[in-house]
Amino acid sequence: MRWLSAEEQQVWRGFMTAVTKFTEHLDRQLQRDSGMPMAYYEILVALSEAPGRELRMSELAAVCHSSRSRLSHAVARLEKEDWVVRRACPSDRRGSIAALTDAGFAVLEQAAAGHVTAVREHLFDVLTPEQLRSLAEISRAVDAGLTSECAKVREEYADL
Amino acid sequence: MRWLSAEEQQVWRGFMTAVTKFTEHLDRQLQRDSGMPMAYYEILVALSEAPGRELRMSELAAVCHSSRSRLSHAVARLEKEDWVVRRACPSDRRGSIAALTDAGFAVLEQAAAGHVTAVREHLFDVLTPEQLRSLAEISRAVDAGLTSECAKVREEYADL
DNA sequence: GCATCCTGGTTGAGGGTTCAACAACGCCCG
DNA sequence: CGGGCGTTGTTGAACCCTCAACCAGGATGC
Repeated sequence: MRWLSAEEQQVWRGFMTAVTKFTEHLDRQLQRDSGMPMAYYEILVALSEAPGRELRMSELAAVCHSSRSRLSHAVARLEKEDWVVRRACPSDRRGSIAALTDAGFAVLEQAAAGHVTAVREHLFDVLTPEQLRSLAEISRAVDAGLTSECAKVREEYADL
Repeated sequence: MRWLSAEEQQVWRGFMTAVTKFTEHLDRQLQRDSGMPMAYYEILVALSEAPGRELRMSELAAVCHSSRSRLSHAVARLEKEDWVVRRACPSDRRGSIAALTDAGFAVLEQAAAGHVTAVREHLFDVLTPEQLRSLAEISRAVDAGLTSECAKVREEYADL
């Protein structure tokens, strides 16, 4: 097996510390200012952008890159806050539809302000346009690598 | 307040999905193959690289970018597995020193193989040398932005 | 000496995530 | 129709993290 060279280690560790510090900062900011973690914020965003401000649980999970279980727990919590309501799906009696309430939309608008400011301040404002283009490409490449990997895993399981 | 433009949103979302998918993949790989989350793996790495394979809790927390509380819980768990032992600090009777055991070192060596392979496969192998240089710069810039931000927060608190 | 404050570390409660198990429903085919 | 099979969504237990509270020990000033 091939280990990482000294330079590779440096890149790797620098990348990981930057990413963890960045996401922790955003998470803390949202938690402090709006009382929700980033995962919940993203659920509200996804709902707010959906037609009718509502989505099937499974579609919501796909949009948020979340597991069904996680989403189920999360929506239960969001429902307690009256930011989301669940209703039955008319076309499929297994289904459940999560809908954003007006209160949920209001809290989202309020939370978005601080969140976007933080993102701008710590990402867009510290990078040059050239670096942003580069970051977009890098993200695409990493994402593509992981997606093909998932396909590989599926293949392996298919063999069993 | 300034919102994100369409291109900015695209970069932002692409970046976040790539990062979360990437870290979740690594975390799952470690959990599956070695029974520990990435945070615990990094604790073992830090100890293995320290002189005498041991560190004061506070130094360990600094190296791992971890809170003292989190580290305390984590080391308690690692101690139950006999991968780490805690002993008193001779020079400061408040202190506690975490030391890597031979069993801990062995499990680390075993875990490192799969982890490094995953990192290489999904990061270094999907990026060009040029992109890696760029990623290193971007990481530095973001990290610097967050560090100065922490300084600003400290200032604010100092004002109170 | 001792009152005060700061630092190092632990603890417990509360909340979020994961994983495996499960119930309920749709789909398909004999 | 009715028995498998895959899908949708929920649940509970176990685990990890965060936050605030706390204890014990150093450091400082009088």
